[in-house]
Amino acid sequence: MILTLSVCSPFSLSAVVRSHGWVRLAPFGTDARSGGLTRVERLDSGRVVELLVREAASGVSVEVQDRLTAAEQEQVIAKMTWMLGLKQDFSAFYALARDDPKLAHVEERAQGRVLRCPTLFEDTIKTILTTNTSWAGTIRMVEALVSEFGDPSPADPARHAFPTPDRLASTDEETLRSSVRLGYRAPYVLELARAVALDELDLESLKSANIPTAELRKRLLAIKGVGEYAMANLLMLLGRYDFIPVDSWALKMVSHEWHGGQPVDRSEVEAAFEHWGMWKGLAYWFWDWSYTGEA
DNA sequence: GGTAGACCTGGACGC
DNA sequence: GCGTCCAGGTCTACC
Repeated sequence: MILTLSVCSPFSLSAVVRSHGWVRLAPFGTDARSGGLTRVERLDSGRVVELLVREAASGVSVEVQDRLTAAEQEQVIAKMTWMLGLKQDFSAFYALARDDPKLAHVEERAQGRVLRCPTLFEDTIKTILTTNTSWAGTIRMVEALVSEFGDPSPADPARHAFPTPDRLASTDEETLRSSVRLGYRAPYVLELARAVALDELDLESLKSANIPTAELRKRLLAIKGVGEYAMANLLMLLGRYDFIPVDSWALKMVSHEWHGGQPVDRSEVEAAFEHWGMWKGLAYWFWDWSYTGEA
């Protein structure tokens, strides 16, 4: 069956998919034939479905092989609306970006949305697994976590949904270290899964929490394994752009963009985008960096 | 509040 | 094939 979802214009599915690396992390994927976004998802009913998302004339279409109940359809629509930011409006950002040659492209390309997971739990785990490792390491750790603990897809048992907090909470640190090879991140993932599974931490409520960004920042930093970089990355995914996820790449880019290749620190990255105010994070994310790292 | 050192893994490199 | 070095953020202890 096919579900059709409306979007807030301008919208580009490929812009969302290419907004960062999440599409390369299981259980996301791309369909070689159609070029669409794929996702293996476990619904509240317990059913595991494969979703194929494509751009449609009036928005996006979501193809599911199974016949879903009304409740399941509603859930797929809600998840997809969040993941693709279908209702997000960037007109205020575009109005400012028009005047800057380094960002003048964003409106035309419909950039601004960042692909996110259906749950903040999954986004947080994945963000922790991006820290202090290479991108190849992140892909490997997420793949191992998903294939080890995620429910398999009936259509293709080689593919799995992202594990639930309960399932991860039921494992132990040694398994996460030796089998999934999370290294020192294992206790962070386990502690987070257990806190969510035991309802000690309601991460999902933060998606709609009407609280100042400073308070949200404090709550995210209270999660073990989430530091300044991870916190800013999660805030971006939550639609708050007041902070910049400063990692080694950001330091390199800002160094070459404004400081002639001289080493810079976090404060200089933040200073470079300070005048973008509440859009700071987005301005940094979609900036047209001239430095490519080539000699 | 700022800083040093430890935490793990995988890739690059030299032997 | 083996050993060493390095890159990548966060935490903890200490000042």
